[in-house]
This record gives sequence, C-alpha cells and structure tokens, in this order.
Amino acid sequence: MPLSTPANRPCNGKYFDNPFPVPQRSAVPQPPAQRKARRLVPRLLSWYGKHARDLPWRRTRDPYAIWISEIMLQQTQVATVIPYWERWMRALPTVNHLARAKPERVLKLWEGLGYYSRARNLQAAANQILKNHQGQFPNTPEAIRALPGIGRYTAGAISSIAFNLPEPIVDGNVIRILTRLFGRREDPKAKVLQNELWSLAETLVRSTEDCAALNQALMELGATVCHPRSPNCKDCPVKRSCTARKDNATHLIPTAPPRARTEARSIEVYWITRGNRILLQKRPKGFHNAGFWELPNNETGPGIPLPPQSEPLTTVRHTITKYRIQLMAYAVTKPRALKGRWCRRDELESLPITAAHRKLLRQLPAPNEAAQTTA
DNA sequence: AACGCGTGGCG
DNA sequence: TCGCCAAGCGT
Repeated sequence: MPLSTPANRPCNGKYFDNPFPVPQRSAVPQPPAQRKARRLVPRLLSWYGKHARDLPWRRTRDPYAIWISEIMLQQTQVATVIPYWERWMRALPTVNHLARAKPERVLKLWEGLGYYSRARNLQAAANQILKNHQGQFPNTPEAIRALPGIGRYTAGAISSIAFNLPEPIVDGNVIRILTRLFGRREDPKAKVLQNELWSLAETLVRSTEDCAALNQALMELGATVCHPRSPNCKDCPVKRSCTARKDNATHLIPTAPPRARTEARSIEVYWITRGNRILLQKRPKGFHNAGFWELPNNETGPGIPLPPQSEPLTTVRHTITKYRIQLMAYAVTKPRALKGRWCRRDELESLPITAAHRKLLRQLPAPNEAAQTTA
C-alpha cells in the first residue's frame, strides 16, 4: 500500500450504531419489486466478494481518498483514472494539502481528465471543509452533499463506501442494472422512473450491513458484466432474475433518448514566436477552462488579420458535448500587442494545458523554426 | 428541465 | 470517420 493515507483502517464499529436496517414490518405488503430487490442482495454480495477488481481506492477507507476517486470517476473510465488518482494522492494526500495548494497546481494534476470544473470544485470543497469542519471530512450524507461538486450520487457513494452508511446510489451502472433486472423501458432520466430507481437502490443498500460492498457490487457488475452493449449475461450472478434477459431485450434497455447534434466550429489560434519562445496566455475568467494556458486565439481574444488565403500550419479537431471544434494554428509574425507569457518549449510541460491544446502544441514546429515557416 | 462540460476507447 | 459511451454536476 503505497499511500500515506490512513489506509486499510478497519471499518469502525460505530458506523453500525445507526438505526438500520429498518425492519419493514408494516401491515401493508411490500411491492413485489422491493421484495425482489431484497432477494438479490446476497447474490450480489457474494459475487462481489469473488470478482471485485483490486482498484487502488478500494484499499483505503479514507473518505478524502474515496472522494477524490469518485470525482475523477464521474463520466470517466477506471483505466483512465488510476494513474491520475495515484499521482494526486502522492501530491495532495490530505484535505489540508488540497486546500493549501496553488490552483494552478490542482489544474495541472487534473490536466487531461476533462470536465475541469470538477478540479476547481474539489479545491473549493477542501476550503469549505477546513472552514466548516475543522479539516475533518464530514461524515453525514447531508454535510457531504452540501459540498460543491458533490451531488446525490457522489454523496451516497462516499457515505456508503467510506462510512458504510446505508445511503443509496444511482449512477449509470445502477440505472442499467436495475432497468434491465426489472424490465423497465421508460426513459430512466424521467422523474417517475428516477424516483423508483432511487427507491430500489435504497431497499438494496438497507438490506445488508455491508453497505460499502453492496453499492460497489452494483457498479462493479455494471462495469464488468452488464455492459451497455452486448452484456456478458452468462457471468451474471442475478441473470435468473433479469427481465431484460428473459425478454431478450438487453439491447433495448435502458432506453437512450437521442443525443443533440454537434455543431461544427472553427477557432483560429496564433503561433507567435520570438527566438526560441512561443507566446501563451492564460484562459481568462468567465470562459470555460479558465486558468488553463493556451495559444492566443480569436475565441478568448481579438482575431488577428491574416494574409489572404493563408494556410494553417496545422489543425486539431476535438469535440465537446455540443461542438466539433477545429483549432487552426496560423503563424503570425507581426502581432498586435498581445498580453501573454513567452514560453520556452520545456516550460510547457509544467503548465496546465488542456489535452486539445497539448495536441496542437505537439504538432507545431519548434519555436526557433519560426523565421523559415512564417516567411 | 434541458443543456453544457473533455477525453479516450470502441464497434 | 462517426456516434456512442464512461462511477454526474451545476445552472
């Protein structure tokens, strides 16, 4: 265990003093779906016991470490996250380290992961923990949920995984598993089904004392067996209870509403060199990805008149949700007065730069070749 | 409630 | 190449 965090701390008995599971012994009969959900729990737990991957953040119950992993894993695959998480935990092993770090260092550690507001929210939350919780990670679902960047899912995940609290989680994996198990073909984003999924997830997590394992079992099953496309049903511990499988409808469930079309969009960026240096600027506040370094461009600054029919040195395409963006890099020899920082090639490594701009920079000639290229 | 946000992998 | 997808959140 390479971390300096309080790793492998055994699950403290105090977590079990909570009044749960609440025995549902009312006169009203339970809805069949909830009964079915409870029946699944032992199978899920025993399957997880055998098949859980050995992921680095599963070797600790430090809420800080688990928090970082949960934020990194939002809309991001496990394989991508692992090296980032390892690096982050070495660089900023505690809430205090994160709160005190320079924002630019935080961005640098996040560089390439995308959805960069996650990184800014992490640091804002760390400061909040310092101020409101004396640097101690909060241990109630409500207090966790109140931190910036932590929504209902992440609050449930940290509560259950780090503190073993009986808090439900509904993420993409859980949506897939539950809609398939219960044969629900409605749009899982619709409020009605959403509520039912959260209710089922709650029943599940309240049916065991190992809340951490149960919730992770759901996600693990979704990630490794119950794939979006061509699920591996033969390896599924609950296949006999799966309505979608019985109806041969796993490819139809969960229903996915059509996505919005992406629009094409071009941005001119300017390759401005002086000797062996290249001009970079920090993305200004108010723009997305504020704080990252980039080449001057006509998105965040004024355009520069280019000679007619000038060809870009290179182009890089990348897509964000709505736009397919083409960055076209033009060599500019006589820029109007632009603010920025003249950087040597080797300095670029230490600055936070988004993946799209990194790609662009890699494709550009070295700065000292400027004269020849821009003639 | 619907939209915007990054990136890399896959068929 | 293209569209879809991955441990969501804030507005």
